[in-house]
Amino acid sequence: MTDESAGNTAAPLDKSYQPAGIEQRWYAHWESAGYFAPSGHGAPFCIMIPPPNVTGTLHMGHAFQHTLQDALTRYHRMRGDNTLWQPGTDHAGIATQMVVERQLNAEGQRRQDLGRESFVARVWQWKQESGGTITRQMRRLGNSVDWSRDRFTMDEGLSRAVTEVFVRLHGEGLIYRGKRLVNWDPVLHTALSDLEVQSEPEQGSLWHLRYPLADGSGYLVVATTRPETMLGDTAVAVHPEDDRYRAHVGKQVRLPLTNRLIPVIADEYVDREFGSGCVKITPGHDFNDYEMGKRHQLPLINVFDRDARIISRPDAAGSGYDPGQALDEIPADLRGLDRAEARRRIIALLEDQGLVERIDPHTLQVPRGDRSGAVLEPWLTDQWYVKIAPLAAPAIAAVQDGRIRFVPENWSKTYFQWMNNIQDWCISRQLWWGHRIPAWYDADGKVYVGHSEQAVRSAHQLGPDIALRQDEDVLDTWFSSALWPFSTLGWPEQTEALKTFYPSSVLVTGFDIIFFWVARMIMFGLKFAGDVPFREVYITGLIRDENGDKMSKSKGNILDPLDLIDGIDLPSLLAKRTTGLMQPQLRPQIEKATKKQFPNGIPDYGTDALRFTFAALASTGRDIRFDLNRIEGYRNFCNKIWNAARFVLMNVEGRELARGAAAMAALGLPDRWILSRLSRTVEAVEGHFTTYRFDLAARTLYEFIWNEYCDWYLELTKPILQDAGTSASVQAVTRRTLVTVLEALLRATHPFMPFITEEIWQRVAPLAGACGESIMTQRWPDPSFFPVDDAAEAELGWIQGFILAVRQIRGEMDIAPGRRIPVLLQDAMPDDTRLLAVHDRYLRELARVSGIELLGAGVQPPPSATALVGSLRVLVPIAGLIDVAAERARLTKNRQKAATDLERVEQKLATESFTSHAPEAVVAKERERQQALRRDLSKLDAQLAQLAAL
RNA sequence: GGGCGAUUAGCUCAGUGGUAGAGCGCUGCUUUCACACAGCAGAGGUCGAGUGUUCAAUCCACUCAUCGCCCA
Repeated sequence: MTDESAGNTAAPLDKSYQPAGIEQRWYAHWESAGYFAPSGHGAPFCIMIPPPNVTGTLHMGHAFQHTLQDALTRYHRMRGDNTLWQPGTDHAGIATQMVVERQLNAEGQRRQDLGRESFVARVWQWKQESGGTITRQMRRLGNSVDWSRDRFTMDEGLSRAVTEVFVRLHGEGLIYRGKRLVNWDPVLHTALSDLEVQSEPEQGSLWHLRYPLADGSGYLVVATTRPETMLGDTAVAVHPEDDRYRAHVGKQVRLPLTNRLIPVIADEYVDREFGSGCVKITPGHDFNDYEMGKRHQLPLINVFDRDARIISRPDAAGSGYDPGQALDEIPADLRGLDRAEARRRIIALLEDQGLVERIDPHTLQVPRGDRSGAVLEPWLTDQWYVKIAPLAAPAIAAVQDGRIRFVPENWSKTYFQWMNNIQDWCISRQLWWGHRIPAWYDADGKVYVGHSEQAVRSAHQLGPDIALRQDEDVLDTWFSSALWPFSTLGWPEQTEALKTFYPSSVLVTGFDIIFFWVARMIMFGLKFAGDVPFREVYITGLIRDENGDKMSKSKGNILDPLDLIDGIDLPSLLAKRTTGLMQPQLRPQIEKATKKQFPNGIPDYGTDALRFTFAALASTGRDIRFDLNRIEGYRNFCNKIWNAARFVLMNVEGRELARGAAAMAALGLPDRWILSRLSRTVEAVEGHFTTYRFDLAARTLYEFIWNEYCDWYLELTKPILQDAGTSASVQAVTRRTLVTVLEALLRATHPFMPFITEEIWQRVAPLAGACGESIMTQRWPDPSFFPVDDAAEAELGWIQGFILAVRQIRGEMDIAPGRRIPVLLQDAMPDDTRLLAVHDRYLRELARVSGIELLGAGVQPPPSATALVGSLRVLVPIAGLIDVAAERARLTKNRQKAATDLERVEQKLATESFTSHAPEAVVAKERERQQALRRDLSKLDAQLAQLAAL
């Protein structure tokens, strides 16, 4: 594949860039050549990939983040760093278990039918089947991850790290088991951490219920949004300063339906404005009530089972209150009822007894599980917790003292805000898929924690006669993800990789997992790996659709990054967006919107165009609306590069090139100019990499390549290369520069667009005298290698000004671009005359001028259209070419602009406070501007007068 | 209620204490020999509103409005 050599008469390039075949070919080559592995020398640079869900697929957000990570990785690799981009996936406990359970359900089975062991085997099988999707997508995106180090959170090594951390934390008393109120998902039958709860306002009711006072003196009206939990009420609370209820505090009420006597208590927490100002307290089923219950030593009464049905037998979850008694107090016909049904029945029963005062409509925050969507039930269970405060303190300090830096800096505030109010972390999940908690119980329920049952037995002298039962629960997936930066490097072994690449350099991720993941990695990294897990955290924005909406399956607006790369026809896209919908009724509107937005499907833009789009859109601290127009523009940019390369190859391959120092000495003005611009471009891009301004880096490259190299430099070489009269040595120098600049800009662009740059580089490198097997392993261009040349930039600026002036006349007079026109010059300064003499041929060709005549002072020019280049007047004689009225309008417009500007400048200069306060340079600049504008104005006036005389 | 962000051309977005920018779209001319996925030219903006600081504010400070996100 890499057998091209200089002078090889390879087939000419296609007329337009066709990414399809090229990309996969190069990726396979890079991978098999081992280019993705760390080189083993240079300063370490490491990025830990945020592990995606192994059974999932990459969405646009992943593709975006991967693009940035790969650009950084390739850039640092080219800088000569010892570069590792660590890949891998996580096991996504709940999500994966749900997927496999759904498959089972479709077969008419439940996981309980299989049993734990078979079910877990089935999940592994599913992982084998679907786990390739992510890696396939990553390869298509061109990600230069070190596949030989690919890791999965359920791998043996990473699982060992999980156990090690659990055992150590437990040993230090930082992991404990406790009976607490948790967010219980009654559908998935597992506890969730606070972060997995999504609370949204929903329409409900506020029931005003009458609770009879025990002394028979009437009743209290309590307001509640959850009447079904009343069976577990253990108090009624009012505000201590509420005069309405002051007299009742300390009395008792008889809880309807149960006939239990419960106290009326006073607590500051009660909001007097809410409802009746009197609330029922259910410590077993409400987080606030739980806290209040603790303050007032109220009993906890649990009235729901794991399905959130009213208990029908004493519940194992227990509560400190005799569960048998709790059950006894529940009317028999309520037992076993689901929450919603229980609510209806309870209200009906209370209405029968005249105990419902009124029902008001009410909007309340309803907590739902972020995976199942089920309404969560605060439920009392035994769970494992990480005591977080001792871990949080050093993690806060690490960001405060700058050992970790957030980019953009603002996100550190979000981080601090959460870390300063952090709660203990519930890490146990009642699932089968995940790392099983390394805790064993004996017959008395005594718990032993250790690396294995064997270790536990020997540590505690438990003979084989003592039965041990392992905890049924698994750990939160994020527990293993929190170890990712060091578990992937071999921890707890002190491996070479760990010593070299920990701490990693930068983490690239979205703000949505700062709490889930970033904070926890920092805590665990500091605790177990002895240092921060990364130096910088680059937080990306969210990819939204073209309307600014979040992309989601249920909205039907997701895009598969591969469909932008390979293209997709409308029927396939419709099928993709509408199969497997949770809410099939959305199908018609999704189809309609999709047909409207993509009437012809999506064209194949190629990976490089997609990547460049992501980079160009990656301005900091801002969400991104993904607009197909942008990717189309960058697809065109690929084509532009491709064709520029074609031009260079057509003009250089098989021809003589200048070499060595002599070539540098013989550089012409356009050569000096483009090399100078290249130098500044490369330097600017370097700066943008260090500040993570991928948008500016992309724009800098785009502008250099399109607006300088293609629009000007290539055009400037045409008069030289295509004129047989030009000396062979000048042509050889020009060819040399064409190739040199192209080769360098390919390297500079490679981190963003790996494929097209490689494909072209293979053809160009031999001509440029570069050796090496791949652009991937080449060095990043050194800006100091290309001399910055202010004089050349100024001189070429004059040429551009001249050409633009003639083009402006041509454009506005609608003179065909191909038609050559004569030009007369007046008021030339010595510099103008000199430059004109030297650069005459560039002016003639690029401005499509038939002849340039210098008019002496005092010579009366024929009627002409006019433009100004500094003080030089550029005249295009009107005869037959130009519409006098149009020219008058054009000049009038220019004059108007000059007059307005002049007025503003003069007003400024007339202000004494300006001339005395502003820096001298600013004032001088304004004076210069004033003079130039005065000069322009008088020349325009003269020209207008001349036109008027016609 | 607390925090963060946004508001600049028709659209999507950069930007700087001293002349307002890009891409796309739009208008006109051109199939010219790398590229019509192109070239050339052009139109288009009181930089959300107000107050202050300053010689000078789109930029800094404060207030307000609208929109969005996070936390409680």
